[in-house]
Amino acid sequence: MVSGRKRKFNEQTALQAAMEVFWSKGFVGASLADLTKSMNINKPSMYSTFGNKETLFIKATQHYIKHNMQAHVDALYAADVPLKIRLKNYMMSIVNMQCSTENPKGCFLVLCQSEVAGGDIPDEAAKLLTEIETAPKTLLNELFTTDEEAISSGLNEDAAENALSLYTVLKGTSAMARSKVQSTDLEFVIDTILAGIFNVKKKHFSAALTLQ
Amino acid sequence: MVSGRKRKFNEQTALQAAMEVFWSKGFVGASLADLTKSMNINKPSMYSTFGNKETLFIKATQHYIKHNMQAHVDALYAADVPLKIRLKNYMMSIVNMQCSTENPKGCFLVLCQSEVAGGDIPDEAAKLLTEIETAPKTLLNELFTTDEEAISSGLNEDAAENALSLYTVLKGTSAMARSKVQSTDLEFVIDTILAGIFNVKKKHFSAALTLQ
DNA sequence: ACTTAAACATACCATTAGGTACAATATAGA
DNA sequence: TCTATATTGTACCTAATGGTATGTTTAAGT
Repeated sequence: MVSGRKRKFNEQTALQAAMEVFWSKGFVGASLADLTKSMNINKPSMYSTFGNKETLFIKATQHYIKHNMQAHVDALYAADVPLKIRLKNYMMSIVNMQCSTENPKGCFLVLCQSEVAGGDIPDEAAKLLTEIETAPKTLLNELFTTDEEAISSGLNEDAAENALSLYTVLKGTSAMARSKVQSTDLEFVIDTILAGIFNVKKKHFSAALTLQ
Repeated sequence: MVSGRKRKFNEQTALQAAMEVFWSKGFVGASLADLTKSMNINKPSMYSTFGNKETLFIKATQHYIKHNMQAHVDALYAADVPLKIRLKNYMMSIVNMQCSTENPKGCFLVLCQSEVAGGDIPDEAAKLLTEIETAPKTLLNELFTTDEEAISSGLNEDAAENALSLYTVLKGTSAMARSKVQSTDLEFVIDTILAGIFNVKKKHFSAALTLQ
């Protein structure tokens, strides 16, 4: 081991604290004072350990994905569970996290992704946030194109569009959760979009003729 | 008329410009330098005309509602148009605005409401943003409980929940629009949630038994 | 015990934040 | 034309922003 004074704080604990600040305030809204106070360290410690605000944010984002997003995916590939139930479990797992009192309301990613368009997120961080957008789409698209039950239900026909529909609802529930809507209320929303997804025949219709 | 030097700028034009900055960057992310630059006036003019950043924001929010939200509502009460088509027209009218290149992407309100939970929005502005949340819920709930076709379709049974479902999707499309998803892609999402809404029987199901 | 290196706390830096004081300028009415 | 009043531009204020320099403290290896 290299010599030198020992670190007083745990890096993962501090990163977790930083993540929660970004989760609550976004990248722009989170100041270094907010961050270091929650992390319970001072600025030089933060800079020597995490680089700067942007690299701290990138690490916090990766931490979020690993510890707060990854687990939900398991529900999609549970054995011997009907597809619709797997989808519901997946979505409610996310919704429950969005509504939990254990962490800031809503989704870290949805909040920060909405800041990208404002132009105040540094390049590398913005790039990461943009890349992450593809993950849920790809995941659900894969499921709809390869899952036996999805194919027999015809969900593979519009796999990408169905994936986008579920992802869109999850972004909506994130916003709702931030406004303190309960997960029990949002469960109805999940049921409704799933009913729409599986209701293949009734799905397409045009309203164009009635638009003046 | 009272004497004094004449104002060089148009108040509504300046307010419109301020609104677009808040729409793009949110309340916290929009600096006075950003605002006054877009408004094409200097700070004393802004303060004497609009008060301060908070009151400017409140006026910009009211301006947004009046000029960018009000119009969509008409589609809900169009005569001789089936309910499902009216709902689709209403939602696509909003989605088209969210995706338009004429203004910042997404919804002004969704963006700023998501900042409230961060605690950096002044009281009066936060109160306004919170109050506005009830409007779409109330509007759609009213429709579902009073519209003849809604009642005969059984949508009145879960009026509030159905309203929440549509509102949630619109918050989701706002986030998607900000990430540059096209309105043609989001039209499928709207079709899907409407198919789910009108698919009353298939809507309720529980996945609780399968959750470990 | 002594050296070396890492982490610490404090104080500081330049810039930007929201907000104003003040003098110069333009206008309407007497 | 003179006066009263409103708007303008510039310069400025204090506090907070992201980020560092510096000296002190702590520990490992010799």
